[in-house]
Amino acid sequence: MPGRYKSSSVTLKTIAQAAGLDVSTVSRVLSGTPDEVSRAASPATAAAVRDWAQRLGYHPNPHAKSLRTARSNLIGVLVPRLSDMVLATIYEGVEDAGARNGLATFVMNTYDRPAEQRARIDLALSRHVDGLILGDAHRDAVVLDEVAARGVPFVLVSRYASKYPSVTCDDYLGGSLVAEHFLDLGHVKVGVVAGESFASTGVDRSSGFVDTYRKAGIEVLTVNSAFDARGGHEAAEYLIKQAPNLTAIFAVNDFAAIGVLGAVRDAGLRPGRDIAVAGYNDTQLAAELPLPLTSVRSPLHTMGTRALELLVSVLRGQNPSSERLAPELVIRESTLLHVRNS
Amino acid sequence: MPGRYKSSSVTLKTIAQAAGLDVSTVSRVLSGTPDEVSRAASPATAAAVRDWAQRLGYHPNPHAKSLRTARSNLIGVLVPRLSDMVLATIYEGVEDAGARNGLATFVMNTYDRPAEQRARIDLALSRHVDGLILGDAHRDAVVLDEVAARGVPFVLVSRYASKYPSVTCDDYLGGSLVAEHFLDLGHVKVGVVAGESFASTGVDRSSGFVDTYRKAGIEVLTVNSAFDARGGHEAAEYLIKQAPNLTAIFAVNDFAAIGVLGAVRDAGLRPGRDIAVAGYNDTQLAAELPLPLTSVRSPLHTMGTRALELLVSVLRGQNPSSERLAPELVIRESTLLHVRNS
DNA sequence: ACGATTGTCCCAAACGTTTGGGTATGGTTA
DNA sequence: TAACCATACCCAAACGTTTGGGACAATCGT
Repeated sequence: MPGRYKSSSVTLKTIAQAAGLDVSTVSRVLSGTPDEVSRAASPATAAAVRDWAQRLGYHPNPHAKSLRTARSNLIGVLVPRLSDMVLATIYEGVEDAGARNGLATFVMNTYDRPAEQRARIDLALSRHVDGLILGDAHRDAVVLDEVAARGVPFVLVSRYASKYPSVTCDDYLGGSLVAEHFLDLGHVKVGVVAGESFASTGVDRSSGFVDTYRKAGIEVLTVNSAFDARGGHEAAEYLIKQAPNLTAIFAVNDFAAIGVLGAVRDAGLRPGRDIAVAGYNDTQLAAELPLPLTSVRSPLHTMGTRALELLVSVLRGQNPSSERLAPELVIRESTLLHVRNS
Repeated sequence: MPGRYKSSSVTLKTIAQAAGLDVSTVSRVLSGTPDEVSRAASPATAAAVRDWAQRLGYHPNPHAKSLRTARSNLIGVLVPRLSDMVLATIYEGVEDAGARNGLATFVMNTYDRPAEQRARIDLALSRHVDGLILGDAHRDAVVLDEVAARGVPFVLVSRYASKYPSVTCDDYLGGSLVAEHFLDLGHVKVGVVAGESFASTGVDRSSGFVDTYRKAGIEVLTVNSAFDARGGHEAAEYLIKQAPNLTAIFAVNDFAAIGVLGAVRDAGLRPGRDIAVAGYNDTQLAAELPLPLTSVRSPLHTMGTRALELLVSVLRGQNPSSERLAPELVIRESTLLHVRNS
């Protein structure tokens, strides 16, 4: 009865009966390699089968398929927080690439808490994922070592750790780009809002920055922080109290940078004018802020897609090489007003 | 061989053999109702089974279970964009509640494009989801009507449409709260950045606002926009050009509001001081902006959890009633400076 | 002391696939 | 014309569950 297909209860058997064939033949036609199908049925029969499948609206039952083949075509993704736009954008990339590769994906938050990481990994494994993409790796790779010991295929994204395959941005370079920019502008009293010490992103961005300044013979004030606006706010408050003569602050994350802007203003200083501010990731927001924010653009979406593809190659058994994508400095007013002014 | 469990190939049969029982008994003990288990095995046997399951690290194979029961315990979630923090936060709520209810969830972007919506819904159905949560409903419920016609259980979240079950924020009320606030402050020349006309959120927020002003005998300038910073920026540019004497703008979304702040500044005006600005959703960012943003707090996470729970009740066959959660106005400097100044 | 009841468990079919084997039929080859 | 070989199929088992229906004791009521 065409025109009324509820929950797609048309199976191989339905088609087999319609076409007067065996389910095995139908199966081979519908999901075999070109080679298999030619061995399984005559061209005419194959066409008929495909026609029936089309007409009946056949969709293979993924559970039956997974049960039989012991492959779920399912990938679990762990992130610190999905409501962090950075991770959400990366996940969009993962999801996109997954769809293109016939892999379903799902995300879970771990809030950067090892206990949650373990719990979520167990959950993913109980769903029989084929592999994991971890966006929440800590530098001490203890949870990762556990996963690896269990033989679960996985790749890292955004952050790297130990020598596990990863797709990251060249954060060290990104940090040094900001430092060079600041040096060009003549800033000698500068601070870094360095993010969390367990994340390679924050660490690399800040050490790229610090090292570059050090090469110029200048020491930099550094303070760790959460990766969000509040974290940036608090960190900047601290920096300004420690060194009231600061003229520039690099926050390793756009949201932290926004917090920095707030703290600067709260200190009675003019963001951008009295204290230059730069962020990282070049979020949508950066360009649209009342004070457009200088930021390092990192290819978030691409990182996601490349991570998925890297995982695919791991699943194929190829031994994978980590990838480090290039960042790009985007200069905006938040670091330009000071110069004009001095 | 304990200590070496790779991909959890311990099945009911493994346990049955270990305990010297039949798989059916083990199954009933492990996943029957208390009633069933007591009918299936003696307390001692049941304990032994559970003990073996524990010791062997048994995890039921979800594919086998789904195949057998024709229920996947899988929920598909559609959102316009996951990198929109608002939707990401709602999804976090969905995911949380899903985990609590033994339901797996996954999200997909539709970019508010009907073609994508249909494609993603098909994709979800081909994964045999038990139900859908749609965060991207359009007011003309044409895609929704199609889904309903196919008999797929679904609920809406964030936006409502037609008379489909939904969990939303009382956006009309939210808009009117802002209007009352603006009226209190004495603003008579005001504009609204109204969001997309196909989304109930934008429409309700702006009409709540407009109606309240109209009751006070004041007409309001309104312009539609995208829900992001750039959209807010462009819309505010337009408003300011149309009515240079504007003293307050309500943007139906925090990100749009940030764009508005930028546009105000670009127009050579002082945000907050020359033009008061209010947003919606009370995003993390709102409080931390250099100019803290007055915003309407909507219970995003809760909306997500309630939506999942509503879907659960739909799946149980109970006929569900939509839920409208209360918003709350959070007043900050972006609407306060003007007053002090006048 | 007999049938009825209960407690404890097992058997077997089914869900929709995939896949390693068949087995007819017809056409070539020697 | 017998042996052979493709071609075009089909059979049946298996993946790990769930679930309706037994089966076999021991216990009970009378």
